[in-house]
Amino acid sequence: MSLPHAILTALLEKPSSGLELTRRFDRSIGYFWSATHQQIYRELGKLEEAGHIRALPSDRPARGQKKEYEVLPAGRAELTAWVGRTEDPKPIRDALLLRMRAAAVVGTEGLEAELRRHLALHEGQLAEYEDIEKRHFPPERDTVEDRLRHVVLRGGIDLERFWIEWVRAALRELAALPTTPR
Amino acid sequence: MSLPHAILTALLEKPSSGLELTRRFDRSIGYFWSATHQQIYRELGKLEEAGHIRALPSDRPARGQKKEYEVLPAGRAELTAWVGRTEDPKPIRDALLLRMRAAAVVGTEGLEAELRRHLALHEGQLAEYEDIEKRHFPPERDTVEDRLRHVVLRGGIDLERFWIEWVRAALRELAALPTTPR
DNA sequence: GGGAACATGTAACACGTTACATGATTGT
DNA sequence: ACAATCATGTAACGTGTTACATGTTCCC
Repeated sequence: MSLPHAILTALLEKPSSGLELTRRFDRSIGYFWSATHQQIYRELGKLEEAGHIRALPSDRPARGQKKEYEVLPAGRAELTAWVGRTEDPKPIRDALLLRMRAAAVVGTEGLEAELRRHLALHEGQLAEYEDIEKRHFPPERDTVEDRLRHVVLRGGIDLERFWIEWVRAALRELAALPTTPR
Repeated sequence: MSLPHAILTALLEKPSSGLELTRRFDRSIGYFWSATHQQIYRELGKLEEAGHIRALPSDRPARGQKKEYEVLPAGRAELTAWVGRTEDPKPIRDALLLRMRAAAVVGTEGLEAELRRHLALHEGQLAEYEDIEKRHFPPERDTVEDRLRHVVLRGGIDLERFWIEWVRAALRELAALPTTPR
């Protein structure tokens, strides 16, 4: 139940249309809560019906026509309440860890290539985050908003670093295996 | 599409009934791919229909009666193929990171308490993993299967450590904020 | 006037979550 | 006989994914 709150956050940062939101999810918020444009349109509809957002008045019909949304006071209130709400961390759900576990039973064939591929992907993502950090969070700019957003980005950076280290450890372990089992 | 493969792995490690699987998910496989008993029963049905597993012959009717499953050759083949299959890492999706990001916009009220709660939960989970490591992976036992499973557990341990460090950094940042915004 | 890019949307399905229903076995 | 526990299952719903449909604007 977090997509609506991700959207409210994005819309408070800047009123946008569905497609603009989709693009911003691809670059920014979506690094921590991804969504496709279909999800976003569906959710925008619900948020509007709930009175949390409204479409900015426009004379023209809907289909094919840009539709900008802004957050209403009720939406801001809902987001404020949500920030302080209690929600347990979701247990890990990761296919790569599961693959490794399955490999212990049926053999590791093909796993090494997949691990190397993930290593490259995570290194790429890390580079992207570090680039954003350099561009958006230079030592000078230091508003309250920036500091909080910076902590979030640091989380993304350190998560990528964790994965890079884990994959490397897994590759070392595979290399050290007596013979490829099975 | 990983739940069936999680189940196949668990069943290869030991043929089980639905409830037994559910319990083992709560303790072991589920640390990396959790599932409720409803999901497991639904998936067992599909796997049986697909010819990947079969119920061990039993004379008695179904409802309320224990039903043990074992993996068929087709199921093992499917799991073996899946281990080497290609699948991109899922982008991060974490409500706590999102909350922090929202807090940058609507204020941090209530966040500190939630962060402390998560800190305690992650510390507890870490202790549990470390306990499992001590009990299941002593330096001596060192089969191929164990080494691979150990790498998986190390992943869980380091992920918990990451979260503990991140939450601590976030708390430091909150404490350093000039005044609670808004 | 035709294609590319922009923009919103529908439909169908897969997967996960929550609540509840039903039957069997065991212990008191 | 009753409650507790074991065990399997149904139903309804929310969210996420994939494929496709439709209309608009801009530019050649």
